[in-house]
Amino acid sequence: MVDEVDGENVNQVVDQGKGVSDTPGYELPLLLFGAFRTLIDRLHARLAEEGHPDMRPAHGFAMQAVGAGGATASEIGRRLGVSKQAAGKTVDRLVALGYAERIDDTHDARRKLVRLTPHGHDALHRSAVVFDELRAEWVAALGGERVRDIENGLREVVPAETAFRLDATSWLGGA
Amino acid sequence: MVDEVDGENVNQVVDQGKGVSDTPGYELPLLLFGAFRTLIDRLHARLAEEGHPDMRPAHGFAMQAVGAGGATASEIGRRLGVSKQAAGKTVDRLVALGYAERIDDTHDARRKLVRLTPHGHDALHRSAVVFDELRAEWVAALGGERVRDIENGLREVVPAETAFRLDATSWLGGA
DNA sequence: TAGAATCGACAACATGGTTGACGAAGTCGA
DNA sequence: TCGACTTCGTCAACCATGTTGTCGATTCTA
Repeated sequence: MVDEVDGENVNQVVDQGKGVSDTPGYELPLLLFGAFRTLIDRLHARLAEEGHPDMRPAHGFAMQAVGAGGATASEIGRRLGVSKQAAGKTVDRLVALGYAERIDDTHDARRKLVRLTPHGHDALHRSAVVFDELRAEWVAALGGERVRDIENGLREVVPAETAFRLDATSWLGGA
Repeated sequence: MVDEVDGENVNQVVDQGKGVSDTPGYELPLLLFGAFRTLIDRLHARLAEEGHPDMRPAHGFAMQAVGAGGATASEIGRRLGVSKQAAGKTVDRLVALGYAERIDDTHDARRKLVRLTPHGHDALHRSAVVFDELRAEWVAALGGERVRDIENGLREVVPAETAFRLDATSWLGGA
């Protein structure tokens, strides 16, 4: 419980030789993004080997938004934090790639249910397996405790609703 | 040095109640991205308050690629990991926003040096300050030691040349 | 039953990428 | 010195993803 007394807190940057000075703040986002990016790159390298060469990060997020039970384009848009029009276009691409299909809703003629195809389910399942394997590599490199420390630290610092928001792709490019 | 003997290594997932089982691997990328995203969102909220309302994450990366001494569009493209044409378009936008300017090279008539304007330097300087402040907030929340542990852990797990690559923006959307 | 809300689609546009091609300019070897 | 590369910036066409606004069809609801 005693962890605020290690003599080098908040902004007591001493600036006497780099050994004492804190890590510059800009490294944190670069390390976080680099780690994220490495995981995603390796995931897609693996997926490409296993029958999903055309899958992109955006597709994974979109398929997660479709979910096991399917969803409408509007609902997918809400989950991804984009407009229903943008979601509709993304679904177009998923359909073109064979990851999803549209089915008329018999109860509501306005709606079209988007469902994952077996190919889509396969991609999602393989992704989960690969992510577990990648985490196991981290554990092999850092030890289980340090990986858990990283996860727990990040959980404390990122708002829960932010961590699991699916609108990952949209946000970098645009507004 | 003894950190591989804590009884729960690599894939000894026991699957007897979730307390013992490891965190699912897919959480790691979500936490990393959530943390990155939170930092970047907060940076740009601050920058918007301080005279840079139109600055986007992509602009920050591009300006970093321009650097203090300036660079040509081709060089910027190399640093960002995109084509020189894409870099040229990005520079167009930086120029339009007043963050950069193009200057003819007197020694090589093919080249046009891209340099940051004072407005651009201001944005970069403010970004560095804000990132330091955001890191200080993490230190206040987690303690200096845990933040350093996260940074060091990530450094071990992400290849050094990946962490500081500047082609962050390009990568999510496209191939 | 009339008005409001929702659904999917279309159109027009911005942004940020890609390739391919091109002329102008610099480099270098025979 | 001259010809063959190479490099630089730019243009054009295209793709992928977003945005707003509009629309007809349908469903919900007061």
